[in-house]
Amino acid sequence: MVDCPGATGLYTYQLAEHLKVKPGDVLSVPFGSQQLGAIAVRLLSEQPDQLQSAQIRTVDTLISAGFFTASYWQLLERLAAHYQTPLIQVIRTALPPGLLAKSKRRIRLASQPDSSRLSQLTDSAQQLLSRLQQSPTADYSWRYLQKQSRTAYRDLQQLLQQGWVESYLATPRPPRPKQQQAVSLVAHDPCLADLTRRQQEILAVLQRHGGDCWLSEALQLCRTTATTLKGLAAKGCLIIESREVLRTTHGAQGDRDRPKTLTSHQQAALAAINPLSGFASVLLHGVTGSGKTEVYLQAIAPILQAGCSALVLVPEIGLTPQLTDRFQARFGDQVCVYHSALADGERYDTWRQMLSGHPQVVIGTRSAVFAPLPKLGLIVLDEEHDSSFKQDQPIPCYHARTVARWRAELENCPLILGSATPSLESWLQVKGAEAEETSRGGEAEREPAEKSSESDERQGGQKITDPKATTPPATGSPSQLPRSPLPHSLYLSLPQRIHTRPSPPIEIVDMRRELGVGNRSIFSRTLQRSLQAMQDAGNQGILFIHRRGHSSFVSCRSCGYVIECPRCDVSLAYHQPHSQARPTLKCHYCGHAQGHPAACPECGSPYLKRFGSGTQRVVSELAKQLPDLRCIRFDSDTTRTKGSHRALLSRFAQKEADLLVGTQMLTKGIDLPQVTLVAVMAADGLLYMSDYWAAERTYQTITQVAGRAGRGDQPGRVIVQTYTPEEPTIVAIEKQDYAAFASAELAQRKALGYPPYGRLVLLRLSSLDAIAVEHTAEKVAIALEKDYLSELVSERDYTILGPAPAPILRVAQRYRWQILLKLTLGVALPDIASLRQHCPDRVSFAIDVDVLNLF
DNA sequence: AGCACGCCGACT
DNA sequence: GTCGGCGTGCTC
Repeated sequence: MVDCPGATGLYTYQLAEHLKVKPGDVLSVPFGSQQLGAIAVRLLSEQPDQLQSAQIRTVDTLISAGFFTASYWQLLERLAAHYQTPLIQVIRTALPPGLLAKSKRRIRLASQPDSSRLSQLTDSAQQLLSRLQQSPTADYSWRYLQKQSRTAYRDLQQLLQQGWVESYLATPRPPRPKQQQAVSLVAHDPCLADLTRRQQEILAVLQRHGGDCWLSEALQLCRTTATTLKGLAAKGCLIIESREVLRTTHGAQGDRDRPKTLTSHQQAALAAINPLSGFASVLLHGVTGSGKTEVYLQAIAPILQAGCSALVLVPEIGLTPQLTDRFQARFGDQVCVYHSALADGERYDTWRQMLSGHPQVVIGTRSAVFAPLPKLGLIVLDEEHDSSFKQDQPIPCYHARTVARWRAELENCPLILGSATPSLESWLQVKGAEAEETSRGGEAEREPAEKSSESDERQGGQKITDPKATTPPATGSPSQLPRSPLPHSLYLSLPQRIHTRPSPPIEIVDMRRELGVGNRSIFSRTLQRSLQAMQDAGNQGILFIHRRGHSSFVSCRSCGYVIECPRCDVSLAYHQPHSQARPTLKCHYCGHAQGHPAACPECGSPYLKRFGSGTQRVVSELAKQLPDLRCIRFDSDTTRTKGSHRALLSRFAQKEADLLVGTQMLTKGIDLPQVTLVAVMAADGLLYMSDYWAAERTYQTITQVAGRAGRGDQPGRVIVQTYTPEEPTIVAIEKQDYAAFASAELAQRKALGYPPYGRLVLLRLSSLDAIAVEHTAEKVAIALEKDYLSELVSERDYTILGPAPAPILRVAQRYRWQILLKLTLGVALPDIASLRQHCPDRVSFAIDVDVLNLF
C-alpha cells in the first residue's frame, strides 16, 4: 500500500535477495517518477498473472519493521471506517512524522540558463524570479512556492519553460537513529612501554571514569584532542566506535516520590480499578483538587510490575509540566513523553523505544493514543472533557477518547476517563437514564437558549436544501436513546478535596448593577476589594479572561471602519508590545501581523479606538487601578517559546507576582497552593460563542478555573463577573451542581437531536477560488442527498443543513463552505467518502465525523 | 503528487 | 498545420 493520494489499491513489488520484509513493515518504494513511503501488506510466493516481470519494480529500503500487531491493524481499520478516511492516511497519523517520507519536488535557479530560450516574462514571473535570485540558496520546495501567490503556478511554468529555473526530485530522507562517537578502553592491560606519558595519563583518567564514555565527554575529561585519542586507538589501547544515542529528553531527575496515603474515596476508587483485568471504561469524576493524579499513579504501579505498559493522555503537554514531573518522580526513567511538539528526531527515537516492549508509562497528547506499546495494560485519559482531544485538521478528524476506547477494547485493558467536569457524552454513558432525570426546576428558563441555537444554524445566509429543516428538527426517537449505562462502564466519584479542604464557594457578580451604580471599570467593586484584601494578606490570585491580546478589535471613531485581516474575514486584535516598540495588530486565525496605523485607512481620521478586553488590556487597567499589584500575563502570546510555561509558573510560584492573568491555559492542570482568589472577568464571553455545546464548555471552563483556588492551607474564593446572572448555565455554576446542569442540558440536546442524542457530520470545503468552492459545495450537497442519504437512510433520520459559508468565510486567503449532516443516533452513516469525486483539484474536501468545532 | 497523453482553441 | 493550454488517467 503506497502513500499516494489517488493510488487506491495494492501494488506488487520485488524484494532484493538480502531484504527480509514482513507484512506491516514500512518501506520506501519507487512509484512513477518518485520515491514513496509504503506498507507491506502481504507476501506473494509467485508473480500475479496480470503483471509482466518488466512492470514489477524493486523495494528500495526497509524503513521500520515489527510495528503492526493484529489488534493495532484492527484499530487503524476501525478508524479508517468510522472517520471515512483512506487507511493510508490513518497509518500516516499513527506513524511518527517523516517515516513515510516521499521524494519532494523542488525548484532551484538553473545553473546555466539556456540563453537561446530566454524571452519575455510576465511581471509576476519576474517578481518570483528576482525573489529566487535574492535568496541565499535559491532553492525552494515546489509546494512552498505554489502557496505564495495565486499566479505562482503559471509563473513557475513560465520560468521552467524559459530555462530560468529547473525542477528536481529530492530523495526522501526518513529519520534515522542518531549516531555518536563513543570511547571504550580495551579489556587487556596495554603495553605501557610503547606509550608516552601524556597517553598514559589519559588512559588513567578514562580508567577512573569507568573506561567507557562518549568521545565528546572524554575530550573534556582529559583536556585532549580527538587526534590524540585516535592515536591511542591505533595503538590498540581503546576503541572508538559509533553508537546509537536516544534523543529523548528526560525531565529533571528530582527527588523520588513515594506513594501517598489515600483518602477513603481515593481508596475506594483504586479498589474498584485494580482488580479490573479486561476491558472496562471507568469515569473517574473527581472535583478539582481531589487527587485524581495519585489514583492514576497507584493504578499504574501494579501494571508496570506485571511487565505491561500504560498510556496516559493529556490535553496539552506543555500545560501540564506538573503532571509529567510527578510521573517522573514516581516512575523515574520508565516515563517518556510523546507529543507533536517534539523535534522529529526525538519523536522518532521515543517511538522506537516504545516498540522495544519494556514496561513503561507514555504520557502524551492526542496523537499518543497511537503509541506502539506491545503490552498495553491501562489507558488513562485525563481531563477527558477537553476538546483538544478532537482533531479537526487534517483528516482523520478523530477523537482520542473514542480511539482510546476502541484501543482498550482491542487490547482488552481498562480505560480510565478522568475529569472534574465530565463531557455529557461520557456522563450519559455511565449514568444512562439516571442522567436525564429532570433537574430541580430551571427547565422552563432554558427556552430562549433553545431559540438561539436554532437560529445559529442558519446564520450567514445559509441555504437550506432540506425543507424539513425549516420546521423544528424531529425530536429524537426515544427507542434509540441509552436507557441504562453501557456495559463494562463504571462510575467512580471523588467528591471531596484531599486534606478535607473545602471547595471554594462561587460568587456571581452582576456587572449590570455595577454600571447602574456608576462603576464603569471592568472590575466590579467586589473584585477590587478582594484583590486588595488578597494582596494585603500576602496571597496570590488568578484572573481569567477568555481572550488573548489587548482589545478584540480596533475601530475608527469617525467612520466606524474596523481594521480587518487582509487574508481572513475577521477583525485584527490589538497587541501592546513589551517595551516602547510600536503597537501591533494581529490576526488570531492566520497569524498575520501588521503595525498599528496612525490614522484610519478609510477616512484618515486619527481617532482610532480599541474595543473589547483581552489579557493585555486587563493588565494595563490593573496597573492603573491597583498600581502595587504585580501581574504575570499567561496566554499564548507570552508562552509561545519552549519552556516558557514552566518558567512563568515557577516565577509565580516563587511569589515574584501576586496575580496571574491569563486565558484558557490557566484551566488546565495547574496546582498552585498559594492561590486563594480566582476571578472570571466576563463569563458571558464564553456563552456567546454559540454552537450547540457552548453551555457545556462554559460550565467546564469556569468550574476548572474556579478549581485553582484554595488548594493550599487557606480557603479559596471565586468571583465570576457576568452580564447575565440569570442564565441557567451561570446559575448551575454558582450552585456547583454538575448533575443538575447535566440533566437540564441533556434534556435540551435530546429535544434538538444534538449529540450525544444525535450525530453531527460536517463536510468542509475550501479553496482559494471563491466561486469554485460555492459551486462544488452545491454539487456535493445535492449528491449527498440524492446518491447516499435518500436511498439508505429513512427521511426522518437525517437533516442536511447547508451548504453554507463557514461562520468566518475566509481564513488565510481560503474561502470555506460547509455542509452539516445531522443523523439520528444509532443510524449508520453511509460511506460518503466517495463524494470527493465531485471536487476538482483546487477545492479541498474533508469529512469531519462527530464534529465539535463548527467554525 | 507528478507526469504523460490527448483534446481543443489560437496562431503562422 | 502547429503550438501550447488544460482535463484525464496511471503509477506495481
